[in-house]
Amino acid sequence: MRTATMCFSILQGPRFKIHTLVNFWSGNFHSWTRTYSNSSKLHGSIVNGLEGGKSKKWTRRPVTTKAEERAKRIHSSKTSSIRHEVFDGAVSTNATLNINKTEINQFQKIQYYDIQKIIAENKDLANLVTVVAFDIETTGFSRENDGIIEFALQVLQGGENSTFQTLVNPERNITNSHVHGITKNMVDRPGVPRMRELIPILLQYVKSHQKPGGFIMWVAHNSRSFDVPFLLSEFSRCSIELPPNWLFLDTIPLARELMKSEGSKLSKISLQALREYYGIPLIGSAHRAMSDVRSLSLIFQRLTYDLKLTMPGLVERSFLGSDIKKKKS
DNA sequence: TGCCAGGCCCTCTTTAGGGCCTT
Repeated sequence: MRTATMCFSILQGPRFKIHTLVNFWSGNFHSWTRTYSNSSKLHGSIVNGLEGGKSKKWTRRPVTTKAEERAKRIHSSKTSSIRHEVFDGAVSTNATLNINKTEINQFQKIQYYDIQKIIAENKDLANLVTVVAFDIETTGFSRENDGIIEFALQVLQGGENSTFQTLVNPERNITNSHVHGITKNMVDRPGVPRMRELIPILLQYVKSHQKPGGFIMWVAHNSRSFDVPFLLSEFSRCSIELPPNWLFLDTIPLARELMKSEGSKLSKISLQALREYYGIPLIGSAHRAMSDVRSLSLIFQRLTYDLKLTMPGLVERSFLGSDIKKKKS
């Protein structure tokens, strides 16, 4: 049972703004216990060094923004075939996924516009924004000297293959295995992608969940200070630009809002503190990406409910990759 | 000798410093 099973497209019209978002999240409140009661996939076997669950082949969905249609007509299509399969989140090497490099490049070059302005001015936000909770595990805290070793996400609107997870070969030593339990032996093997191999897959995966002409809202805990700067550094090292239709949301400011709200007994704002505050049980190991993503997904839904947040409210609190300061050289 | 992660928030503050949060 997936956490998010309701379709976001039911959220229609500005006069339902508050209730629609609440209804969407609240629908998931009823499913979270069932989610945890059937979460054996988090304890699944290691497949090619990757934590995975039941096998489901990922099939691409057509995405038909006008810009991309134009891009498809323009490019000379040299298609590279990377053999990958998503085991409900774990990347393995058994099936074929066609990655068109030119298409990805064009995808990155879709008009540069004021994403937040466009979303804010659009009355039908539900049909524009895909909300994705994500988490990374890294070799340390330095975005310059450390690398990502695990990536996991969950598309909160649900649907087919709504979760994605993989270990990542950071191509460097791992000195903090005591934190997450991920060792060099686990990532230094053929089935585990490097970031430069994972990013094209990630772009395609996210694109397959993107609404036509829509946007992706990435949600993580402490994303402004940690996850997003790390992601930007990895994209930069791979000479790949962040898609212009991505925006980010940090749940820490939301937790602070809740902490200051009347009647709230929340005293700390760590992921663990929020999980305990909401009575969400830990499934799997803390500091493993997918486990933290599942916790975050439920915490985020509860936060938006408690703070009575609407989608415009979330967009207002979001930020862009360009808002992250680059380290002075 | 100096650096060692970086951003945000709070307060005994703003010409600053300490704590929290992420791995």
